[in-house]
Amino acid sequence: MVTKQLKDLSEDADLRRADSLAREIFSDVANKWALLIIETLGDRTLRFSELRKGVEGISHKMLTQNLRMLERNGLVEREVYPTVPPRVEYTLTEPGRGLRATVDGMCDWTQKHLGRIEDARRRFDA
Amino acid sequence: MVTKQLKDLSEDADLRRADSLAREIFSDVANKWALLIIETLGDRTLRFSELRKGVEGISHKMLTQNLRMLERNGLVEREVYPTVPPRVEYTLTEPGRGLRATVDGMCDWTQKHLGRIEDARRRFDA
DNA sequence: CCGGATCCTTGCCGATACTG
DNA sequence: CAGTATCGGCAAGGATCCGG
Repeated sequence: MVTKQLKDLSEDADLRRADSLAREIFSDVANKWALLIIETLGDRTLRFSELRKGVEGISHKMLTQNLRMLERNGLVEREVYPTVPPRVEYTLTEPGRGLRATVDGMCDWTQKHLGRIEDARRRFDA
Repeated sequence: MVTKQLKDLSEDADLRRADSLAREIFSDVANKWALLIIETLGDRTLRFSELRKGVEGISHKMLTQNLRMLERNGLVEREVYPTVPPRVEYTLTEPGRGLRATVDGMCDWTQKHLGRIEDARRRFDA
């Protein structure tokens, strides 16, 4: 009885922990810059400066910040070549490529509904 | 010759317009609260207050703001019942349900990689 | 070339109060 | 109950400099 209660409590605690972790990850990942970086990277390997060009309008700071975050979560791999000047390359990991697939879906969705959304906006703004 | 040049130019202009529109939509949609609202709504019809309960941690203001934005883009439909007290219900439109499918993908992805990401974090933080 | 640190501005977001 | 408006704190994000 007592042990069962304890077990239930710890299971609940586990569930709540997993939930908050999931929310944390979702918050990390569900933001404009992170998704654009992942989409830009695709299945390529790009240098920092190339990524900066590829992700339209991103600042130096946002790019490094998001790359650190993605690296921390194991979604991108960071390869440093100790040359001079230094050379750093970024690649999606396998989990990262998994996420990329869903981002691709979002992009397709956007393209597909461009016109319809534009119409909806015009109607709403009137 | 001249007309062809003009045609090319206007086609380029169209492409650039579509691009910036796409980026605009992406920026609207690719944010934590919007995605959580869409996911929570699912295929149900919910009142404002129910939605507020369903989307953990969202403030009154953020919820209205994002709902307006989603309505403007034609992703949710807003039904007002002129009773007293008032009653307002929100439902995903067909384009909204399309987007929902990709958000579902993101959620599945998160669940699937919870452990692996937790590990990656531990390694990174050391 | 890359990235960290600093300063400074902007705008996000929460709290509160008020209308229908 | 749902929505709008206002204010204020604070964190996000840009510009710049320096250091590896």
